Amino acid sequence: MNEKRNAFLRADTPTLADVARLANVSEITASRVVRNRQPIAEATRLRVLSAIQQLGYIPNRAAGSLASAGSTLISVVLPSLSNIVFAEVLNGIHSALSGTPFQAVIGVTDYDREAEARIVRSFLEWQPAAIIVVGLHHTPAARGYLEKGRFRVGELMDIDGEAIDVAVGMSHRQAGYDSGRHLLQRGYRRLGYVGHDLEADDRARARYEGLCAALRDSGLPPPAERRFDVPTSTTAGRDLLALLLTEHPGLDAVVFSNDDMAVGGFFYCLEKGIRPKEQLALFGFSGLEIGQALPMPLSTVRSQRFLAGKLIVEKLLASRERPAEKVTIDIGYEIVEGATA
Amino acid sequence: MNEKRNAFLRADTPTLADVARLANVSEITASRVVRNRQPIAEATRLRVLSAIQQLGYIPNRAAGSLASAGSTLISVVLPSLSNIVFAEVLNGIHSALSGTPFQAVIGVTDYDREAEARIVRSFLEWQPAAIIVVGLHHTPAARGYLEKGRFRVGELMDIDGEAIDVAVGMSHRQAGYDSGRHLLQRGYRRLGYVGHDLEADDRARARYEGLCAALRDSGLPPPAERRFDVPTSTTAGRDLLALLLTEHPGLDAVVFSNDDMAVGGFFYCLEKGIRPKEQLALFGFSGLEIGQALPMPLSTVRSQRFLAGKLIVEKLLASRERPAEKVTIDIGYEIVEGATA
DNA sequence: CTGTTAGCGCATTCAC
DNA sequence: GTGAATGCGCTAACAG
Repeated sequence: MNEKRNAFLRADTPTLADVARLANVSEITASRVVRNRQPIAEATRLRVLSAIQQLGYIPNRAAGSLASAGSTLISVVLPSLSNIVFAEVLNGIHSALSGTPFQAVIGVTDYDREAEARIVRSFLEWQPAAIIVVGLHHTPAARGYLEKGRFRVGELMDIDGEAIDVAVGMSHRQAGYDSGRHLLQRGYRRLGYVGHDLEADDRARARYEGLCAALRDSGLPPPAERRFDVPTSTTAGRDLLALLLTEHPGLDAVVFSNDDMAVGGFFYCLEKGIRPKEQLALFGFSGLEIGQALPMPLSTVRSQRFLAGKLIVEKLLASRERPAEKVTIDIGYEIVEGATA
Repeated sequence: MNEKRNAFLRADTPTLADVARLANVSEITASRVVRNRQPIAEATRLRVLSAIQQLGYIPNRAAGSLASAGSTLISVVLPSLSNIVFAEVLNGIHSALSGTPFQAVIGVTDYDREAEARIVRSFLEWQPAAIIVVGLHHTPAARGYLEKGRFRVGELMDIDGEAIDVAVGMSHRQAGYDSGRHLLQRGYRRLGYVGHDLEADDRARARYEGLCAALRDSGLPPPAERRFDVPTSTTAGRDLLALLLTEHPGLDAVVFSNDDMAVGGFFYCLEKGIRPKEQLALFGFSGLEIGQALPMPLSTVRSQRFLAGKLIVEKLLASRERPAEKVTIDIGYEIVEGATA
């Protein structure tokens, strides 16, 4: 099929040259057909297509990337895959990618900035069309890579900071503040906080700080709190609420670092016969389906993970070059009244 | 930096040639250092490393792939990212990948076999080191691609069928059967079934069939059922259980297509004051954290998603070539007694 | 509308 | 332990 090729090295897959030969055109013409590039006469297009079909030709992207100095890969760097929130983001990203020639390569940092930097660097090796990261805070090295490359950069979830290229998200500090206001307006005064590892999770920390600010602005002290350096989970929420209530029996409302944790808290209340809202208000963050499916819908903040992922991809794919102006899109959030606060 | 290069086309990123020049070695020597290939004198190694450092050299994987006819990409094709189960699989895959030079490219089929075939084909364009798919059933085209390529193939979650290269999973039919046995042994006789779209989800269908077989073997009719062509969700579980109980008030146990649905069923019981197990047994599948965190731990089947993902990657990376024998690894499952059945 | 020329950046092979 | 020659498969740029 391609006699010049080193038969020991390669599998005998047809190349563009084979297609071109069979269709009686030059390689570049075949290449244009493969990539849908104008102008091509309909007749030759069909001839090439038929040759592709006959040979079962599959383009070699490595060669294409090398020749054109770019790829159709989109690198996505996420803090975690255990947290369903990022699975939803990824889902949004995929929905925007489907039907395009672009494909997502995934990396997971486990909330470690140094790991993020390493992963970004290794993704650069593929000359991606875009890199999507979570948050606006990166190591200097990572920021350096992201700033100077010839690819688009998307920063997700957060807008409290300066974007490199495009940022899509919401203000977590403001959401935390509004959560506090929500509770204060409803008369709750003795607030508690149950959280997971805030060192690692910037956005959870920003919400916590916003909450404290709301209390401060009403002349109240920071919430009684119980945190633990564990990943977020329902079980953690349940167990930490138990601890918190033992230590601070007089609380009338508890804010959780997110809905996973809050659902755990709800289960704890069920077990102990504590009536949510009436005896103890529960407040989450995310607006997960599970929280809204509880017998009492969880009071929470609805963030838009799927939309954020989808939107950022659409923005990034709109142009290959970075636009002159950095763009920050606030997709906002919504306080969900629910039945638990 | 590299004067021969077409400055209009390329960003001015250093290449291996630049590194070699600066370190006063040939390209191939520099290449050996980059790839940690023996033999290299320690002194030259350090010189090259320092040049890499100085220039901020980042290898071009497209060029490497092209020259070596292979890549360090692992393609992962999943039915869905909305279902947390696949996020967990992906998590397992990533945990096995971390620390290796391999990276995962993700595709999502939405449970559509034709989509799976298209995605597999497009992943072939990257000459991946391995392709991981879910299940053993594919379109003839997809199976053709997978069978004949020069890459490893992993099939996840299912072992009821013939593997192409390596399969890691469990028998869903057997799990369904055992679920039925569990309920029958505990005296339940009037069984119902609440499920999501079984046309799309082979494994859920296999479990359903296993359940029917268990009933049949005990001389009982198939379960009263309520299915709906929706993706799996807590809300769906709750609403479908409501419908099922309206139509079949006399049921004493309900099997759900998975834990998401079963948790919804549990919530429904809470709302209506139905006592799980005592008045109505609830049985799920997966062993999700949320089910075990309920005030009454859900009776279910624990499958090992994380482990499956991790294990299949380890098996696939063990050798670049497909072994002579196809391998099927049964990672089994565990009936979780729980408190709801 | 189509083809020619000339690499893209790296790894293989084999010689030294 | 190191290097020279060669080509992987494809596409940009222009000419025709």
